[in-house]
Amino acid sequence: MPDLKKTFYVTTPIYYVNDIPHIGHAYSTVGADALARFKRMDGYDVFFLTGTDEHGQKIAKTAADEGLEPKQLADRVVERFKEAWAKLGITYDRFIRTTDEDHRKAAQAFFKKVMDAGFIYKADYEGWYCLPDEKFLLDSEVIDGPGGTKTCPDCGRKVERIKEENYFFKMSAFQKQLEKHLEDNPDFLQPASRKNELVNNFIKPGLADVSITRSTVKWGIPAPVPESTVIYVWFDALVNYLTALGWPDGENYKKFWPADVHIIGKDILRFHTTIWPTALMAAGIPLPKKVFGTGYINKDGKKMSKSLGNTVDPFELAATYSPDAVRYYLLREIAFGLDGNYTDDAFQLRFNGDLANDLGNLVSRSLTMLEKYFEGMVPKPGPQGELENQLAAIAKSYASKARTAMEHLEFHTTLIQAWELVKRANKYIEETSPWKVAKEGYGGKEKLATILFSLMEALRVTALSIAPFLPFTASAIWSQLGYSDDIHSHSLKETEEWGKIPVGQKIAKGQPLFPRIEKENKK
RNA sequence: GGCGGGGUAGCUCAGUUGGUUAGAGCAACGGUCUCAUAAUCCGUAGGUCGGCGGUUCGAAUCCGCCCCCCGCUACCA
Repeated sequence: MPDLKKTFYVTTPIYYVNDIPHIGHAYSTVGADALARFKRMDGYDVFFLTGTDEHGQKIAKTAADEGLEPKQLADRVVERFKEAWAKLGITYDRFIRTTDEDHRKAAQAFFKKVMDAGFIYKADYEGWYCLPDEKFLLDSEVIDGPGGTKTCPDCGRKVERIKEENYFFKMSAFQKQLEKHLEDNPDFLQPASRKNELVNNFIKPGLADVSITRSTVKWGIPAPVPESTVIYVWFDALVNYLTALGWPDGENYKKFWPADVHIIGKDILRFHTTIWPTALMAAGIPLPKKVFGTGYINKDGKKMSKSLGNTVDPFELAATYSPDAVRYYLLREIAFGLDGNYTDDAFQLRFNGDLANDLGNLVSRSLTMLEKYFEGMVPKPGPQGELENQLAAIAKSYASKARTAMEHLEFHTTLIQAWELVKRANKYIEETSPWKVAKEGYGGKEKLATILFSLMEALRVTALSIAPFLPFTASAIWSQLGYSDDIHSHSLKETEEWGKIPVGQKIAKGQPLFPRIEKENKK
């Protein structure tokens, strides 16, 4: 029987193994994970792909510098990525490596398919070449030397003008088609502000054909041509999105392609909105629905760099505080798609304000009262009053608002929506003052039961709401509420079903979820 | 240089197709409660909406000029 469940395919960039995982990688990956988790909870069959890009001259050189084979270097760095993602609770379905056997086959098949379609031709590639470094340089990279010569930006030595016979992809043939696609699909490229950059700088001036083989590079996938040459890394790397689904005839390919969204960094937006769509057109494969470019994260307003020594290690932060604190900061503080900023102060403010004071303390005070007044058993509530109705209304309105925001990958907006209930619940406690009800007895035990039941409901809905973003915290709240199953197998719909927590369920208060960061502990 | 984005309270930002005294969160200040992680909750203060000029009954919102910041500018990934 065909599976009628809606599907959702989300990808991260495949990260270049020249560098170990840093906050930029964490940012796009955490975003993709939150989206994947959200869609799963909203009833979609999700395929979430991440992985590494391992070919190219740079890797070969880095490996050689360390006395390693390229694959050895990659193996080592890949472990770092896998550990990092495990720490942050990333729920990918596959971790693809461009050195994987099925990817080698897919990349070659893709190349062949485009060639058979008549969009690959042989021609001379001419450019600057640095002999000692064995690398091609762009016109914009070479530096003017004495006497009209050009020199290498890395080693400072003289570069030469050389020609190499390469295979070219006839990207120019798809200019009109690409323009039309961008026009007909305004959501294809997001954020929209980047669209003008692309159209004005690349498409309007005319798409140039791009050379897609490298005979000087050895570390890569052999091109399916008579000559000994490897596929240019981009024409190799992008295909990973297909490989992972078993293209051309895997079940997952039929099920999940075209991708719903490629989440990438803004630095590679260009490749994803020129080479990738046109190559797919050439191969006769449907285009992904959306390409979303994220921004960079700065530290104290300045670009992070190792030489400046101002990098932020998200995995260290996760170890010091909690993985969810890092996820929360990345998703809440920074509007996905814009450049963001990290400061220790902002991190602490988010942590203490939103996580400790608002959320953690709400859980703490609510569960304490339930233990105190009802021996930790969820009581049978009395009739709902106006205040309870207001609380329930906010809870019920979350799902649809969240869906809208998540369509545009507005994680920070979604989290603000989830916090509406947290804030309202804290206020509800002040308004109803359950400790007074308990002490002075007005309204009776039934009134107290209504209040505590409502609070448990607010916590239940909150746990479900934050589950895609703060998965560890959601699980913790869930089990403290007395549930023994996995919250992550529950659905978004349940946030709309007020009154669902079982009467009589025994809660189990735990340690504070987010112990406040005190000033003196501030790093 | 070309193209694009932006300059709104101390900070980070919202402000729909121009319309009543320009909003939120945080920070600051004052107060309240005691269930709670000295948390919560209530209140106060704070802005010539980059500058100048124009259109309009009326502009943060439209037009022009100027100042400042930022992004992109093709085959390194």
